[in-house]
Amino acid sequence: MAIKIFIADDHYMVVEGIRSMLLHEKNIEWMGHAMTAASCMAFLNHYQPDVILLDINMPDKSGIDLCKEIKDKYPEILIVGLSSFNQQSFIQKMMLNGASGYVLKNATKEEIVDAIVTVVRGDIYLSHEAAAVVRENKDSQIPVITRREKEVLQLIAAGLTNKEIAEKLFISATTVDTHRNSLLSKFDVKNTANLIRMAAQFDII
Amino acid sequence: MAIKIFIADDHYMVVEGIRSMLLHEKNIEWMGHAMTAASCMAFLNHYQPDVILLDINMPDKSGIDLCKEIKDKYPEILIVGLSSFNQQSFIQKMMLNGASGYVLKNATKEEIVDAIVTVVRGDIYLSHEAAAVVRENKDSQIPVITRREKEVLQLIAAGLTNKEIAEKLFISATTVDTHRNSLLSKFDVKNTANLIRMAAQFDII
DNA sequence: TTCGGTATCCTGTAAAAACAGGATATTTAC
DNA sequence: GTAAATATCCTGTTTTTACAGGATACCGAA
Repeated sequence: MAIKIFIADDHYMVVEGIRSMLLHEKNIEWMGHAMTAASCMAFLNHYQPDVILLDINMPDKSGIDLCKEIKDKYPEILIVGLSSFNQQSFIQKMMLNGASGYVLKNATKEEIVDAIVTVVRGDIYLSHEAAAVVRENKDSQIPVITRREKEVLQLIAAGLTNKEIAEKLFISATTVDTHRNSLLSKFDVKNTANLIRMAAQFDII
Repeated sequence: MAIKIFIADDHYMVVEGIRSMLLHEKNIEWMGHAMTAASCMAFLNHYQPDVILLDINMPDKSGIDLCKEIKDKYPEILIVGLSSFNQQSFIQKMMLNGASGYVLKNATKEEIVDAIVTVVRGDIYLSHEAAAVVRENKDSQIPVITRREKEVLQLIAAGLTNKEIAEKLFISATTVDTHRNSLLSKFDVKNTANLIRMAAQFDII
């Protein structure tokens, strides 16, 4: 019995690329594709694929959220995350939201097929690079920061000094300094440059 | 006479996607693909495509630089930039370095074919979205920074102080300061936080 | 109700960055 | 060949950040 595959990705090139790669795979059946989260959910109302290859950013919703939504409504559908090229830090979140596998978009045909077969078998599939990313990020996860800290972080990123931030938030400059220092400590970095780079990587700013 | 196409992109999915899209186009001949800048240049030593679809980031060299290199050596080859999903701000640089067209990677088959036909005709092709990006970014271009400045920028982003950078690059701390100040001035920002944010946005770090 | 987390504020010092205003040698492009 | 760009270095001053070592008040969960 062929494995029924559906793909949700707003990049036609990627859809076409994967379709072309899987075209001659005997035990894989191509069900189609969706280019928005909404049309993906609409499709699932009527048809039940075995595996969905899910991009992490659709125009109308993040793949992270869509993943959770799909798993909540259709827990039996297996999801393989498809990472856009630079946003590897989303892998863990995707896995936490119920994905069974993750491949980067520079994957070969073999990796894609391998991922599908692996998750259908009930196992977890992480592509070589994805696994490396997860390993790397194991001890450098996104720190938990408070709302106020995030606010301060964003103003720092915008180029304001402590004094300017203080004026903007109607607090004292020493308070801003305190927030700033706890940000440095939470992100485990030693200066602003480092902090902003991490924040940019985590898409906080 | 069929138009000979070559593609340089390190994402197999994109290569496969475009190949599949162009497969049944009568007047387009698929010459192959390269996944590194080096292998692209090696290919060009032996074969002469009419049009190269060129990704803006290869593992070993930026598409911007590769574009210039190709145009310097083979001015008659037409180049169509292929933008990765989030890095649209490179479009202008690519055009300045001799590209004749630019398409985003969420392009349809029609857009790709259109781009190829247009540049072969001697015209400039900008995909709908790319044109919009060029219009938008008119006054927020990537500043031209030197190799040394880029080096310093990356070390700043890594969290090193001027003194540490100086030691690493075997130059004086005041020189680092000079580079740092010209970075601030070129990016038109007033402090490090701002600088790193911009650099992250432009994918320089 | 008490405790952990959050947010606020303070004093003080040391280090780093920002900025002004230079100079000189080398490389690159026309 | 020469002019422009680049890379290097210097002396200063002022501003900002980093860090140490506090304190008080509020809130929500156990």
